[in-house]
Amino acid sequence: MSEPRKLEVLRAIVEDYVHSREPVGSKALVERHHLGVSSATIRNDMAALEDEGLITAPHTSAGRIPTDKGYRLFVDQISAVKPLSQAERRAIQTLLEGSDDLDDVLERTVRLLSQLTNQVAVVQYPHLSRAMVRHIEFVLLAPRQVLAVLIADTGKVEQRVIDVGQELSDEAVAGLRTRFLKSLAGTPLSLLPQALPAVVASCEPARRHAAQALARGLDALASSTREERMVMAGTANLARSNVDFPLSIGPVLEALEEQVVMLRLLSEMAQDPRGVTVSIGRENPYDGLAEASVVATGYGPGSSAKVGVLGPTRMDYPTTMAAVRAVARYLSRILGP
Amino acid sequence: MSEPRKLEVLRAIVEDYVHSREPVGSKALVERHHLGVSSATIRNDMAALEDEGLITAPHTSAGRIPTDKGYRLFVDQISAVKPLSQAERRAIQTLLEGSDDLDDVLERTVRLLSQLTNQVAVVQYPHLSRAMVRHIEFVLLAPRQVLAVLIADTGKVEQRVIDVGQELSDEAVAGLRTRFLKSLAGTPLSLLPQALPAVVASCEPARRHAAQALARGLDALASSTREERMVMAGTANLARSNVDFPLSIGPVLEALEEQVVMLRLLSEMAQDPRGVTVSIGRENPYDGLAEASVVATGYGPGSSAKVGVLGPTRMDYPTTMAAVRAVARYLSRILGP
DNA sequence: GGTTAGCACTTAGACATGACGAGTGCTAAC
DNA sequence: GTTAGCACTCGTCATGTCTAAGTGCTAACC
Repeated sequence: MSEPRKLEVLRAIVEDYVHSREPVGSKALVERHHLGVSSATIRNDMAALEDEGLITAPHTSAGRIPTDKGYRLFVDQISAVKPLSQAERRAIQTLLEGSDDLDDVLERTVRLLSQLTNQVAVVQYPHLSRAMVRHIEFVLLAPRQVLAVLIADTGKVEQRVIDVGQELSDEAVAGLRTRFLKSLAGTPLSLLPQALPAVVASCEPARRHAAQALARGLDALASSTREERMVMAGTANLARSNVDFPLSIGPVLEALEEQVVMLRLLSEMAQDPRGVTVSIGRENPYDGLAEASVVATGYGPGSSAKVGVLGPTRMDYPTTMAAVRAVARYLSRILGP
Repeated sequence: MSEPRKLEVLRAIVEDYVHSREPVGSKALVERHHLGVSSATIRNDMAALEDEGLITAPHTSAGRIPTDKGYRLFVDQISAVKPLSQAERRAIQTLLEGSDDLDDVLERTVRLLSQLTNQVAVVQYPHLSRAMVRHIEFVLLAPRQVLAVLIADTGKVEQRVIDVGQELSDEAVAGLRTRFLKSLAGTPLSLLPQALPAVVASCEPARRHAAQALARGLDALASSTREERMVMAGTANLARSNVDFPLSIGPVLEALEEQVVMLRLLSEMAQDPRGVTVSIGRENPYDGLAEASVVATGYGPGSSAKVGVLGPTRMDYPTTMAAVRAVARYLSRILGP
């Protein structure tokens, strides 16, 4: 019983099952693939594969389907990432160009990726732990209300209305703005909490109170920027692959809506900086996703933010991985170095 | 055959069916409700109701279920909006207080409403057609790049990076800012396109080109603010009421994701400024929602923005309507007059 | 040892059958 | 206008049978 052929059989089973959604038997296998041996031999191989926990039979007289472990081996060792078609590449290029608003880019990205893969696409906002303060703006809205705007060098903008607790003139606000800006420009957002007290201390005592309020506001802005968010698209694709989620797609929808779950999952995946990572079925740390797989990779500076796809374990991994990788590359390119 | 009793029968059918999800027969009806007549009489009434197209029988020997038209009559004439429980009211109050960031308020609102009703909740961003320019800020990011920030009096902030096509100094940007701000503060966003050319014309010729670029940018910002958006939550609830969408929840998810569809639907509903409007089944202008109902109402200034709930036609209308109305009221109160 | 052919065995799924019950519509009486 | 009674219609469920698919095993083969 040759080891290489056994792997070949596993590959064939995964491909056929992904294609047909039906358990695949030994006879069908020798017909569709030219393996050069008889179905009886394949049966022996399959029995061995089953012993190793790579495939399983839903019932006695059915064909086999891959287990999570089988998919894992398939993904790790067997599948070659298929290159995208010319048309697909052009679609990516066309769709993602011509916009430099971050929200817009991410929005387009998920739509595109979900259409490309026919699954749910997810993209995480680039997290700004390494981002720096590019600009700070204070705008006097009312005598006691100041709008604080914090702009990071990634293009991300956060704003909030702050009640400063004392009446300020336009000039006072402009003065505070200059002081904050001078001290903080270029500061990494992650260091803002440490940097702020010094700025407050440097302000004239008469404005100390307002400065304090503003500092608190900026801190909150920076942390709400650190607090990660994501965009997704293609949830309707889940319904189509209804059959692939025997129980219900409910738990999956819940996981998607509880962004925290997805974000944790994404960040736990993909230590590998260049490759595409796959999390299969019960490998997922969340029960609701026990029948789902996530294909993700990093993008942007340091590949720290993630973009990915979620679908049933019975998924066309090679194609999906190719799409995710391609989209991540274009995304990185657009967002710049 | 008394007309009032017929309506009473319809009401009973709707309530029982919503409760049990099963066609309700004449006998069960007289047992559960004390109607004071025999089942045979009810049968006559039911036959009449069926003739009028208000109820229908899935098959010969089954009970009746309400049609869209039946639900419509029920909602219009028969159902009394149930008041919310004390606990529910407190939940609304607790959850919606303590935040003045618009995004955050809306986010909490949809979550709350979806939990309250066990359905999908949707809230539209207050549209700003009546909103006015409160502040304009230009920030020089690079010699040719200016970040334009447009702040409306509703608290909504939009920003974009604009390539001005010529190098500008900090002073030049400040000058432009002052000029734009002086001319435009208080201008309704909807009138911005008409107001901008005059501002550009008033600028020094040397900066005319940059002013033009900035004007185009502001126009785009204003229109992207006009372009309406929405937030939703509770899509997982759709999966639970799987049974209620015989075909698939796919089309419904698509409609929800295609925000344009939902936004059009919401804005077409609810002319009635104070009441809660309901759109039932095929009344919806979108085929994918043929088996869904939407309960919505306006909130905020002029009740122009909408908040609502989407669920199966077989929905507990009185309770849902009460929840939507209550949430809209609290929302209006929080967002101020 | 690995491969093959053949065969008994298992099982899901499709199909037919019949009993049962729920519910209706109709008629005749009140 | 209301009611009782009854024949009739269907969906559902339980039961039984048959078929096709696919396996595991054994014995022969190279």
